[in-house]
Amino acid sequence: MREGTDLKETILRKANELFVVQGYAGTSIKQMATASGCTTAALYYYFPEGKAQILREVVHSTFSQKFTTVIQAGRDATSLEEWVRMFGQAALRSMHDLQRSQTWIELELHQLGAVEQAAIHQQMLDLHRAITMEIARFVADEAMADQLAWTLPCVFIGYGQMFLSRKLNQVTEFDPASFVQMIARLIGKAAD
Amino acid sequence: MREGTDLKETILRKANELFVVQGYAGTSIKQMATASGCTTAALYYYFPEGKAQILREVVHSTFSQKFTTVIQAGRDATSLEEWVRMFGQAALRSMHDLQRSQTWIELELHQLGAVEQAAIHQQMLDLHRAITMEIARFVADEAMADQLAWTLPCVFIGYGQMFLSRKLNQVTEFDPASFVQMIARLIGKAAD
DNA sequence: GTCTATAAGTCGATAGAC
DNA sequence: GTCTATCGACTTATAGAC
Repeated sequence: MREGTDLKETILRKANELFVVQGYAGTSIKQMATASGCTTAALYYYFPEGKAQILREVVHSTFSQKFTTVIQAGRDATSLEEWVRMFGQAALRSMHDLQRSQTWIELELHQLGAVEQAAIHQQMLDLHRAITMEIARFVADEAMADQLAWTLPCVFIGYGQMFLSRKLNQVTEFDPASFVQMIARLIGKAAD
Repeated sequence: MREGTDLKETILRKANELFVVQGYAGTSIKQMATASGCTTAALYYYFPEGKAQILREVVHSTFSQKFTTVIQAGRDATSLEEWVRMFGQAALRSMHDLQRSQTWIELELHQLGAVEQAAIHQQMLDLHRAITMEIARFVADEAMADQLAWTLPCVFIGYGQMFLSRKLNQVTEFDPASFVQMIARLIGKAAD
């Protein structure tokens, strides 16, 4: 049950898995401990501030990942349409995990302190700035590039919410590839 | 405290308000009872199956509203761009409430039985069909109209998630009107 | 119909043994 | 570092009075 010496890492990983399925409020300390193969007391050894501290650390590690890799996906694109296609594919690929975590983070966001909320906002701003710089290669109009850089995350998060986490794909056909193709074509035209 | 004879209605309304803020798991029977001005026992009188039954009835009434009014917003549009603008404005207007309810429903969806999940999927399909019929007035290509009718809900749900429920507007400027304008222009061009 | 009172269990968290 | 054992508060749910 013990995985090396890093029980702490195990707890964070298992806690995230539980939050994704049940949310923060729906997950008990006991469940986290059991899933990690330890007791609640051991858990308090690593997280003296208890459940809230685990939430904070899980949120932080969740957001820190994924983003950078997704932004770089369109590095070699030679047109805006191609860049959006590459970005969208990467985004939806990693969204299969990320979307689910975003869903509960969304709901429990207000449970976090002002400091953590500001940190999450900052990460969104960083993402936006990175996207803006990327597509500025293809979009001369600065205001346009700025708005497009917000629009892209909106669009793919929306698809993720509708089709990945709500599992609409079980009852209709609109696969990720078609969606990305569609968005890339729409936005590609905007650059003309 | 008693509001007419329909304590049941009051309970459903107050329960929804609590779910929107705290989620299902984060809301106790006691809280619902207190907010409704009665005790938990009275609550069990109206909902013998307890908390789960309240969840089901709240979800049902939440989804049944809003949709129809939003679809009809673009009734008088004379171009696809104009229709999207009207639809988007109406969608984001009602999303200030709806988005918040969708957020927790998203997370607690798996707590519902297969029957309720199927009902929600059916409502999404109905919405899609209604949108398809509306924009078919401007889009000859049937497959294109079909895909656009899925894309629109995705796009506005995504904006709602990012800027309304996550309150990104506190740290950056991308107001609903600009977003709708942007999407309408992008999609309007697609019809050309 | 709505109450009080309470059963039976789970919650987050801690003390102290090893 | 991880355990057992336990605290007090709170949870869902029910029984029985009015």
